[in-house]
Amino acid sequence: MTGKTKNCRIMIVDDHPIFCLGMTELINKEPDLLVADCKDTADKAWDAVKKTLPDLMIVDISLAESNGIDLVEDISREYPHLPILVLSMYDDSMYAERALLAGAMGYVMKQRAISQVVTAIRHVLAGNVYASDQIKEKMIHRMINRKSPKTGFSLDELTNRELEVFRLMGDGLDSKEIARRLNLSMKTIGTHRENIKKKLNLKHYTELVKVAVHWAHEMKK
Amino acid sequence: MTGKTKNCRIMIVDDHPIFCLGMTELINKEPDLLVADCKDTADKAWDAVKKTLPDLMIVDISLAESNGIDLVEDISREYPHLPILVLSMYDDSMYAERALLAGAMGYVMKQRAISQVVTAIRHVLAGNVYASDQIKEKMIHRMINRKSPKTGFSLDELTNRELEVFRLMGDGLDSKEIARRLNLSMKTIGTHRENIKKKLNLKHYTELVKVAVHWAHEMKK
DNA sequence: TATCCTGTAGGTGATAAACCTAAGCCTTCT
DNA sequence: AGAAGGCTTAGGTTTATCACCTACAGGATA
Repeated sequence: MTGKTKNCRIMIVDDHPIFCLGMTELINKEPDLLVADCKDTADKAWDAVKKTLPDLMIVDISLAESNGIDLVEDISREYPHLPILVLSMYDDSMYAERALLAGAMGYVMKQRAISQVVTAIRHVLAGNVYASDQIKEKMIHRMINRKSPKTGFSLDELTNRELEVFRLMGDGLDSKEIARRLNLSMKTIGTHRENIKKKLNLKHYTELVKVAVHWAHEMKK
Repeated sequence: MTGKTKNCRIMIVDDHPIFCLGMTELINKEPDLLVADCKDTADKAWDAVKKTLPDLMIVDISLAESNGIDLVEDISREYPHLPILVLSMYDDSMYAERALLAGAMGYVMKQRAISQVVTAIRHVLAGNVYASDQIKEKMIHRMINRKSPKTGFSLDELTNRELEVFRLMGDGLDSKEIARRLNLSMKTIGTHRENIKKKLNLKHYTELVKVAVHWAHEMKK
């Protein structure tokens, strides 16, 4: 209709076409927002950003063929003033943290109501961070426990020995087996495990195994 | 062909509001199709179906608080002539097989192009089954040799409930949390866990978590 | 009817996780 | 040199849960 009111151009990066359609519909209903482009891979998005710098990017964290976090990292390094809102279907504060540490200005789960997504967009456009209270609290906890707000993920906080134990856990070994392999007492493994959990801010053993497996898998690629 | 009177009423069951919006947009653009209702839980969908019998249901397989397969099973038992198209973000033929065996008439991944989703809808409405060639072939294989010798571990052996528990474990949830989410006793989760371990030939809990995480990571997209 | 499969859950003993404490080594800083 | 702090190791205690066994109801099946 009017070309004048639309003044914020948004790029969507998501490999679910129908979701993009919904997102576009949602955004274009707002008088001052406009979807300028939709891309389904990180590479295409990167090209498009270089060509037409949008005012906001909305990125799905789990893209096929690559992950959204890396894209966020790259873009926010190159274009520090381009705000990025990360969308995800994962109800997982770990992903949120990674996204925010990578340079995203907001994190919303796809399950959330439409109104909340719009709110998130507005927040991020206004230069504010948008994330759930739970996530913010977790990040603050991390900040307090650590004195320095390290960039990147906090695996580098682990000592060599801890990393070794962590890696073996990622291979699916239980504490007894790890103790046997490293010629250590199970007690020692337990101590390492607790320290790792604390450093990574994980709640229980299962979550620790999950992260270890994820990480181990990632390292092998 | 389809009648020119716009009267095929479709119900969408999906807990991603923006996806529903996109789906609605997509469907309502077709002259003879109409989205009659969107629900975000199996219970609400069930109620709505009883009230206003739609001509087609589109169901997301992974609903929060319950699983879509059970919904498909229930509905197709009660209303055998109501065609159901299952949508999923999982790129996994096992889910497809389960969906079809539960009574769905079609299975499409959410990553697929919009045109393919429309094609799937048309197929299912015409009374035909819609699924990828890969899935169809796998199902035929299964039919031919009913007792496959199962190399390594095959998740096909798991029951629906076991698979659900397995998936939640893959998300890093511990038994207590899984029990809470599914409204079950921890004892029941323990039983499921043991059965899964036996079926997948795994030694201990840690290994089970590893396999679950691996699988969840691979299938989630 | 008998039988198997699925989902549910209780009971028990063994085991491991969670938390606390601490000692022996290393560095590093003052 | 001495103090401080981090790394690796491990013991002790309490609590949680794992592993294994049994069981029962409902549905499918033969």
